[in-house]
Amino acid sequence: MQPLLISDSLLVKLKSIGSLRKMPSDSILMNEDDYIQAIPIVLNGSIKVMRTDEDGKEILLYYIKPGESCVMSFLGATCNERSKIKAIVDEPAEILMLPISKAVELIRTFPEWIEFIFQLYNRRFEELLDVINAIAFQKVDERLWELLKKKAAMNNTKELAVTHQQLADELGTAREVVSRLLKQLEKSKKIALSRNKVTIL
Amino acid sequence: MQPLLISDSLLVKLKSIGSLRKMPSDSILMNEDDYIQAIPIVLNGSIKVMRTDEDGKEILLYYIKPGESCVMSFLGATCNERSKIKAIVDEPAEILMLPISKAVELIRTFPEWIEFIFQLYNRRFEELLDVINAIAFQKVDERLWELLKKKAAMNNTKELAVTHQQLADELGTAREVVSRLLKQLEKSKKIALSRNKVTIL
DNA sequence: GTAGCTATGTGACTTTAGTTACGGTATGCC
DNA sequence: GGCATACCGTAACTAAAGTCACATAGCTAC
Repeated sequence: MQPLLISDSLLVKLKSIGSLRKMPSDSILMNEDDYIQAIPIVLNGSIKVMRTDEDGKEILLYYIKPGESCVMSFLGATCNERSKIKAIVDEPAEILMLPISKAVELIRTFPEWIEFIFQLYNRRFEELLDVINAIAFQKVDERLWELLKKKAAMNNTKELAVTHQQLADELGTAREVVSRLLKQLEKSKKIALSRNKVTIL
Repeated sequence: MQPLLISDSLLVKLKSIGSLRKMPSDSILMNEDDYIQAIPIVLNGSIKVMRTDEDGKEILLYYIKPGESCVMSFLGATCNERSKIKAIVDEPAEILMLPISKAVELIRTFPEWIEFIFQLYNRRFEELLDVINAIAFQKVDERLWELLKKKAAMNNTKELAVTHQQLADELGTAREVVSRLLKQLEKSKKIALSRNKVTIL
């Protein structure tokens, strides 16, 4: 996966028309059924995108990393619809908020912009397909293990600061299930457990 | 859901540059890992888009209906990637095959084209999210019932010509499970069963 | 008709996951 | 220290889904 999809000249252009916003962890960038006001472009930090159920259950869809944007917001914006997802800040993030009107204008004036959007769509589409594969065909223990590895790769550390509950939420299952499976992984020497921490061995 | 997303003028333009192909039921329009040669636009009939697992299991993602296109192919084409999905003809279809080069050109020359693509993305994205919701949060019996209703609505008939095995494949589960659940639906007078046929009451 | 195929029905069992319930433990705060 | 709070461990149970085995039923071709 490439680190940055966005070119320098496009980035400069975007910075000139958008407004910068710093957001701490766990702040909510967007909620399900929100109307979309602006298109967020993540400059650094990361955003966690979740799908939620009526009765509060949720599941992790993907992360938005630096240089990426939330395509859902672009879709929603151009089609004037409500958000179907919830986006919360994972690592504290600097986000460039782009007014919709400007974003639409850019399609005409900056051909690279559309290229950027398409690439993002592609990535997100694939990630959604991966999620579907995972929940349709994989067992929870595999999914948990892969989630741990993904988190380790993303944060570039083997020490993950997470609770069992958080992992359970991201997988869309119960805390007890995660605790059980983590214990198994510990027994098979793949991880070590301590409070608020999972260490990959 | 609107019947047609595509405007007449755009359709005329597309017809002038694409080649028409008639395909019978069950012919394979695209397979996982195929390279994408052309962008298909469905004029009539319908296409079933599935995601498959390494070991043969599969799950229905969505249907492509008249006036729509397979956005995956557009994504794959613009980013020069392989298909991540399998597309097979459901109802016998007439399909307009659009060479990729022309499709890319259209972005510049026909602004409406890009609008069309974006609308499709939006629809497909939502459908994928619906699939995720379904497999993550719903039980198989609910999903089966909704699948039956969807099929009835789509084909505009209450008599569905399907086998239990086909339904099982679309749900990504086993035939026995579907048989059992269909029996339950029959007992609760929601459907009637006979060979190769499910009738919604 | 009947052989052979495909489709369906169903019981029994296993595996996986979700639920309930509660005890124990680390941590921070007063 | 002592208490409150969040976090973790685990047993016991239930529910859902997947698997296995096999019986039966309907259709087609000869």
